[in-house]
Amino acid sequence: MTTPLVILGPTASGKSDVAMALADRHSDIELVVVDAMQVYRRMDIGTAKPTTADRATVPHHCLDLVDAAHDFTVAEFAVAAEQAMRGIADRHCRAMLVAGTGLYLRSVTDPMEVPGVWPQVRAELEARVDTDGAEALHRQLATLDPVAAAKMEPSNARRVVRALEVTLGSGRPFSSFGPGVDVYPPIPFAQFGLRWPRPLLAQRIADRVHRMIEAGLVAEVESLAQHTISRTARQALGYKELFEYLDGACTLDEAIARIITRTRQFAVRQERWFRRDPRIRWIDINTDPVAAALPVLESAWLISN
RNA sequence: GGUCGAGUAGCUCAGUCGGCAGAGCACACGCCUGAAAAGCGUGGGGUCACCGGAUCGACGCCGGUCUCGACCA
Repeated sequence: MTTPLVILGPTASGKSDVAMALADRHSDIELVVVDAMQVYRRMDIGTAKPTTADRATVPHHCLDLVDAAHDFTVAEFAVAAEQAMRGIADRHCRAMLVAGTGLYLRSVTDPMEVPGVWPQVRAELEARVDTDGAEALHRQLATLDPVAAAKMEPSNARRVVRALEVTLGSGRPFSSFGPGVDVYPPIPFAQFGLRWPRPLLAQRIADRVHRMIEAGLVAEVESLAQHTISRTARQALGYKELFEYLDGACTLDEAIARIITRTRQFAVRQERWFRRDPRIRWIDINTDPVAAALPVLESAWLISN
């Protein structure tokens, strides 16, 4: 019985470097990348996707799953990750998850009963948001599923619409689908988080964004813009802002500054998501992620084997 | 040197007739079940450039000083 390792942390925390360093020492390690944007093909530089060299050395799963025209979702990710994990087990290898997207990780570590989709119901609800406002939908939800309604802000149109979509579409209250993401039962995964002082991480983010620009991110976005890009893919950090630049809405410098700010805010949001999970062991880093994390992961690796 | 304009939150700026100091962004904190690199909520921040004056009361009015900008010389 083996316990998969999970290495998680905010963007630019050095997860990939640490994972590669560990995988270099253990030939039976295969990586499962848990990242909502690296699933898109042709979005490489901006998503900091592992290099082809790294991918040739160590198997990486759950990268390049779909075209950027596709609207990808958690449910699809859960299936893909499960498939990848099964394949790894069949090869008698061991999975190591590298995770930046908290919800996607939960779909693997804490299998969720994710309700389906009812596009026609959703379309009607979204139209009603425009006419009646999200609060009106929230009042309706409160009568149909008081538990779910109590857990969300009336102004949060996206969540209210989704809860109503599921409740009306499935005939079951939204809240009846599993306990939610705020419970943390024991799971057969050993999770390790990389934690940086915020100012240092902010500097790493700024440096990395500048390196992405130098590496040709603008050209990548430009060529991406030649084709259809899904709603989900087009909101990726670095892409959204450069689409605006290419549309003439701002200067390149303004777009770059915006990318840095939004990436920093994203990193904080990742921290806030992960730090609620009491099952994560934190590794504090000030300079070198590999030097700080490798010893911890090595011992965890031995114990779990 | 002269004229005019500007100086208010970390940044960009509102502030009506003199009556408890505002917004957006940033930042901090929280939430999150088929968009999650998305979405939503909460709130901490001020010597209103400085000195003086009139007034019950000044960010605002009067006098002066400083800084920045434009124009004139």
